[in-house]
Amino acid sequence: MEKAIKLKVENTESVLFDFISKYMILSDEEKQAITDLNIFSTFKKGAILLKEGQMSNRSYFVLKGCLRVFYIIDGEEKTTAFYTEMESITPNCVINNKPSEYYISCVEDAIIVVSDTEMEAIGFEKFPRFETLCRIMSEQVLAKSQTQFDDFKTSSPEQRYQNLLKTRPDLLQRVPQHQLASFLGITPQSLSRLKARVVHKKTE
Amino acid sequence: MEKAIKLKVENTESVLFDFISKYMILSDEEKQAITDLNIFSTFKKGAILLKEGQMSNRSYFVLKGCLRVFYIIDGEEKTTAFYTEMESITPNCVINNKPSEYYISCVEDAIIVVSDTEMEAIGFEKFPRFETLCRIMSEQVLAKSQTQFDDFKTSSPEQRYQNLLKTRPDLLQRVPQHQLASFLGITPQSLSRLKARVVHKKTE
DNA sequence: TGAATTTATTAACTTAGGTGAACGAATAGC
DNA sequence: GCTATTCGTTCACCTAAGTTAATAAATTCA
Repeated sequence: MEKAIKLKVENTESVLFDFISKYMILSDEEKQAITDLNIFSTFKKGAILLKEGQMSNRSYFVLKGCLRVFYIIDGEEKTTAFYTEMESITPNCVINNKPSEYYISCVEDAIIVVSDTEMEAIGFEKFPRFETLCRIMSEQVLAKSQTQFDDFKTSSPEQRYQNLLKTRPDLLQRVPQHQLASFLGITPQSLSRLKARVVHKKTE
Repeated sequence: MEKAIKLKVENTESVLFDFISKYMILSDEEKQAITDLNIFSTFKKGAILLKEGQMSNRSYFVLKGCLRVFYIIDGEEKTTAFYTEMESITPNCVINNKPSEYYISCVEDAIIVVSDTEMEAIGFEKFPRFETLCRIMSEQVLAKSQTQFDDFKTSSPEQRYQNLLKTRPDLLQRVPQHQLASFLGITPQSLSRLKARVVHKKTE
């Protein structure tokens, strides 16, 4: 039993190190330093990682599962982002040092790397290359985020849906329709109608 | 005459250093290193800083003026972003090392800090604190960009317009309506109509 | 298992954005 | 200064998204 769990943790870590290796090769000492931080957490489906109004200095990196960012506006949930395997979130409240404006919850059972700003500061001091890694990753996430924003602005709801079919088909399976709808910037009813329209077009 | 120009450059630099001082206090040596790079450029209204298809490793920081990002889709300009005083852009093509998907042009005569990745790399080596500065600035820009994306997703064109009136009223004066329209995700005709509707509501 | 809740779809109606065209006003270039 | 182009607005018409409501299906959980 214990062996099984240990094996699982080792695999989990290797997923993280494989990801990092796309940016730089870590020394064994550096890997050990990360392992020693004990930063792997599991969350159950539906778990809330961050609440509106909450202060936090935690960042998340998804190894397995799916996280969702949503606001509650006029009593309605408005989903604005999903994060799946190999994606990271540093919530705005961490950067701004203000109470969070949104919630983060687990769409599925998840394995997440949880870090905080203090851990990062210590890591940066001990291993300056970690700061380079974080700068590069932040720049990459920014570039991706801006491309997605541009795509969103320049397309209609139907084009966004078609684009989602191509680029993230897994989301359509993993995520409830009404959450996808607000992610696409429309109501659940419009998404139902839009899907019917698209299917009808295909079969014509 | 020469004195006047020199004065102007000194003022321009102090604007940059004032901005950086929000993040960290630079030593005189560090300031000198930046000054020595000769990174201040001026551009005329209408100048194109980056073209679709072009490779580039240049980043921009706006000291004065206004830059515009736009795509050409089906022969139509689609404006997705404006950058004004104290805002910075690292185009996606620089991060991805691929040809640019969009154009950057000057909406007004502008004074811009132009840097490139090689200069940055040299700076990071000589002054590791520059990397910390860049990491923090990148994180801040990312946080801001995501908040704007969330606002965009969760509001209607009219709400976006009202929000723009509150948060960036200067843009409505500085920028042609048809560019603002696609920035708001609608056609110029819809923006005209929307404005008429909003004025009508006020006077009721 | 059964009841309660959540989720997805459909329909009828309203509202607002897209499209194509026309017009005068502003602007740029010669 | 005159011309050509661009810009902003308005109109009529079309399409699609929002709204409200009803219903069926799926899921939760007691």
